[in-house]
Amino acid sequence: MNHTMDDDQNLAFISQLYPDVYTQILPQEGAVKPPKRRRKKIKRAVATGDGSNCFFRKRKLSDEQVNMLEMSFGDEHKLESERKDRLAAELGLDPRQVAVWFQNRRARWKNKRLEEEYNNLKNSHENVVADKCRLESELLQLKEQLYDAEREIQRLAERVERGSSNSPISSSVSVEANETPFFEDYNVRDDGDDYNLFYPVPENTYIDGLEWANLYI
DNA sequence: TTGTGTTTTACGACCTCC
DNA sequence: GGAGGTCGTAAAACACAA
Repeated sequence: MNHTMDDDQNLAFISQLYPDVYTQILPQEGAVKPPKRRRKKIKRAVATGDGSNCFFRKRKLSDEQVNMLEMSFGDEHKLESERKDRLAAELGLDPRQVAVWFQNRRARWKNKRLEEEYNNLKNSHENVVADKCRLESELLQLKEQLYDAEREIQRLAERVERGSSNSPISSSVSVEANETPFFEDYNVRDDGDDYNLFYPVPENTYIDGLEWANLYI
């Protein structure tokens, strides 16, 4: 009844996920089906529940009748003719009314199930989209870190090259920390016989799961 | 009270199965 | 071919805001 644009979009979305189920909802291109002819409705006698009949007066079933039908539907969604007759006799209804009630109940049940399936799919789709966004931003961050690291490597390489061309360093050369421009940005510590360099690596800097500093080990 | 949207009951058309 | 299913829809019954 309340058919909106959202409904159309939802149906389009579901139809993509369940093409075989929803072929009848979205018109297939080129497949023009002639409209169904509708016959004029026939006014029938309807059992009223108190044993009498009335004509063309649609009556709601009583709560008790509905409860019994619901219980029966809970047991089994299909209605064999024996069960239909028995239920009709128990509830004082026309067997046809029982059959119609089951048809409508099955339709409601199906709609509800489809609605639940749709909501589940919608939720998982939203989760996947959120994951995708998170991973994309993580990738961007990692690319930035990689770019920075490459620039740093390049800077270091240039310094090494500059240092070696200006004053060739041999293993026997003794270096004074405050005098050599090459090491000016680094902490130089006399650790016995060797000099160790400790580059100031930014905190939480990781490349492919390795600490940035590990690249220099 | 009335207009309007939703739910329920009922039916026609069509399909499948035995 | 008949019984019983789905699907789409008409129309009564109902709920509820204005």
